[in-house]
Amino acid sequence: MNENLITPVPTDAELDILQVLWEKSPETVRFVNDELNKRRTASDKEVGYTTTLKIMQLMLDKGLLTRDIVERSHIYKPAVSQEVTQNQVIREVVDTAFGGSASSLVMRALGSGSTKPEDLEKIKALIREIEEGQK
Amino acid sequence: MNENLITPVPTDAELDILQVLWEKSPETVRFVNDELNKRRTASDKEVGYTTTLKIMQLMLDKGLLTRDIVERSHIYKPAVSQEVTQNQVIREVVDTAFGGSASSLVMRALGSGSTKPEDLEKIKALIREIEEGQK
DNA sequence: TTGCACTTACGAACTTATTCGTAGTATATT
DNA sequence: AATATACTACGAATAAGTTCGTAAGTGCAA
Repeated sequence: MNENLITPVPTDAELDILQVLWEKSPETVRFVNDELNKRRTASDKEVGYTTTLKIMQLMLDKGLLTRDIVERSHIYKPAVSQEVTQNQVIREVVDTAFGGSASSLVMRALGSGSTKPEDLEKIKALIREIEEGQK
Repeated sequence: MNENLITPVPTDAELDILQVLWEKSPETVRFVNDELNKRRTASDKEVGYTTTLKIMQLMLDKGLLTRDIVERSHIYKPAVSQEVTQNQVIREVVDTAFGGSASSLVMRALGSGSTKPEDLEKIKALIREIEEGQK
C-alpha cells in the first residue's frame, strides 16, 4: 500500500477506468471490464479481465481508487474527483502542447470542432458568470 | 527513413521540441537543446544534447520534421502544423479524459483557470464567428 | 467429493518512450 | 602533425505503462 498524500495524474488506461466509475460506482472489476469492452472502438482490441484487475489494483495502491469487500468480490470507487482530475489533465496538455496558454487550448477546441449550438450557449453562460465574478 | 503518409501524434518530448520550432525555425539541434534547457522548470533536470539529437532524428524518420544541411550541421523545421497537431492532441485528451465531449473540456478549461479578460473577449469573438457560420 | 465457475494476487513479458555513452567524421587551433 | 572542439549516428540501458499467464482461494452443483 502506498501512503502518499498527493495522487499522480492518471495514465490513459487509468483514465478509461475512472470514466466508467465516475459514471457509475461502486462497481466490480467484472463490471468495469465489460464496460470497457462495450465502449472500445473497432480499432482497439478486447481488454482482458486480468489486465483491468491489475490496473485497478495499481490504482488502489496509488490512491486513485478505494474498495470494499462484498461477498468475496471487491467493489471499487474513485478516490479522486472528475473535476480535479480533468484539471490536472488540462494543465498537462496545456503545458506540453499549448505553451502554457489555456485560452489557446480553448480557442483550438472550439475552432476545430463542430460544437453544437446548445453547447455554445452553455459556454457563453459560463463566460458571463466568470465575467460577473471578475468585476 | 519512414515513408508513411500519416504522421503519428507526437509524444511529450516531441511536442516540447515542436513548440520551440513552431516559434522559430529552421534551427539546429544545438539551438533547440539550449532552448529546452532555458524553458525547463526548476523541477525537471537538464536535457542532454544527444537526447535532443536522438529525438529529433526519430522525428525526422516519423515525418514530424524535415531538415537541410548547412555547413556541416543540420537545420530542422516542423513538417506538421501547429494547428493540426494541437487538434490531434485535443482529440486524444477529449477521448481519454472527457468522454469524447470537447465542450466539457472547454468548460473545464475555462472554469478552472484564471482566464484573463482579454482572452475571454477573444473567445467570445470566436463564438460569435462560429454562430454566424452556423446560421 | 470432485470438478466447474469465478474471484484475487502477482510475477514476468512486452511495448513504447526517453536518456545517454561511445564512436566516427570534419574543421579549427596550437 | 597532433590536439581540441563540434557535430552526427546509433546501439543499448533505463523507465513507465500495459498485458497476460498462472497460482491459489472459495462457493456451488453434480
